[in-house]
Amino acid sequence: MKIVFFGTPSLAVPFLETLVDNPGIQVVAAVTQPDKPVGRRHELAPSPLKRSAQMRGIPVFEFASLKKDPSAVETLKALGADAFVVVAYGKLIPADILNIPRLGCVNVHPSLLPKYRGPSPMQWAIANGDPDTGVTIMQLDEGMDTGPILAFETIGLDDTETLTSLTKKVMATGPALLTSTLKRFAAGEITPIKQDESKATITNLLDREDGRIDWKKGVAGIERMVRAYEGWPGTWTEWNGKRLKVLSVQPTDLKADFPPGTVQVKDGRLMVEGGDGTLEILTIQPEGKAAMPASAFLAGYSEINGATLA
RNA sequence: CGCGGGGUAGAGCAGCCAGGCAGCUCGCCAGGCUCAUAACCUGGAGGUCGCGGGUUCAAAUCCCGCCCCCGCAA
Repeated sequence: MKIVFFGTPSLAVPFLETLVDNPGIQVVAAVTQPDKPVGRRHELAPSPLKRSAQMRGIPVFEFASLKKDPSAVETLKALGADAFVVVAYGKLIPADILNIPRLGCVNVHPSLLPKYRGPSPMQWAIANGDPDTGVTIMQLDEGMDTGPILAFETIGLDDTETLTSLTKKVMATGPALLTSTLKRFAAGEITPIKQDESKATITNLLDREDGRIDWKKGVAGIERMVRAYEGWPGTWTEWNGKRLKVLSVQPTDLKADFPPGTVQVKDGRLMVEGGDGTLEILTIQPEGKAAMPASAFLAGYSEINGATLA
């Protein structure tokens, strides 16, 4: 079976590599987002998927826009693939491309669809405190994650789950599920099942402001948010006009005695009122500084005691 | 040339603008006090002030170059 792989971030890489390593599958090309300016110097950097594909000698195509680039359809047709596989490509794929391969486009989505359609399903599952989520293999149609389902696998979430740990779980279970589903689907062994629209929920792309901590939100909700938004957009607050990244926290059994966001230093520990209780900050990163444990932070910034964070 | 903060004792910071004894909190070591402590008291060790050059009677501090860490942005 010949496939073309569409993907961009590091999440997509193990999926590509598993397909490449499968003797029954031939990855004839990879399609990814063009190099983007990145880092402090705004240097152009290739996507993680592009690096991986190039190392494995797979031809890489980068289209600025699948919709507006008229050569995209012809180029992709010429590859003669049986299916396109899409894992976090980053752009919607237009209908005239979806219809090119005989088996259509097979997509991997890290949630149990129709729950959490859109770009941030793992973050939402953690932030909402769901007991489990999963990986869904589906056919793409013109909507955003609305196509019929081919297969899914449930992934359990524990109460210390972070975006990193969940991503690892998805990368551990997803590629095998994709490969087996692809083969069974090609053999005609799977009947796609339409999604139940009444149960659909949509996640938005997170931006920096989503990471600002609302100290009225409640201790449990804030703690889950810290785990869910790890890396991007991160969780942060402001003190004296400076940004403080809050990297890890721990709920306490102390009641809320002061307004939300009020800092109290107790026994050398950094406590913040969280609306319905008190949260301890364990790891923190002041703007312009490296991450540090709260004890180290307090050694140099003791005047934060009694301040209000926003 | 995207914008900005930083590098000072093991950790976190102040000192720099306005040059003049190397400081603070914590940790560490020794001793003391206490029924007791993440408590208190006394003493102590620990420093190429990121690196190289320049100015000066004198540089952590001013000037030039370089290295490294980080926030924003993307």
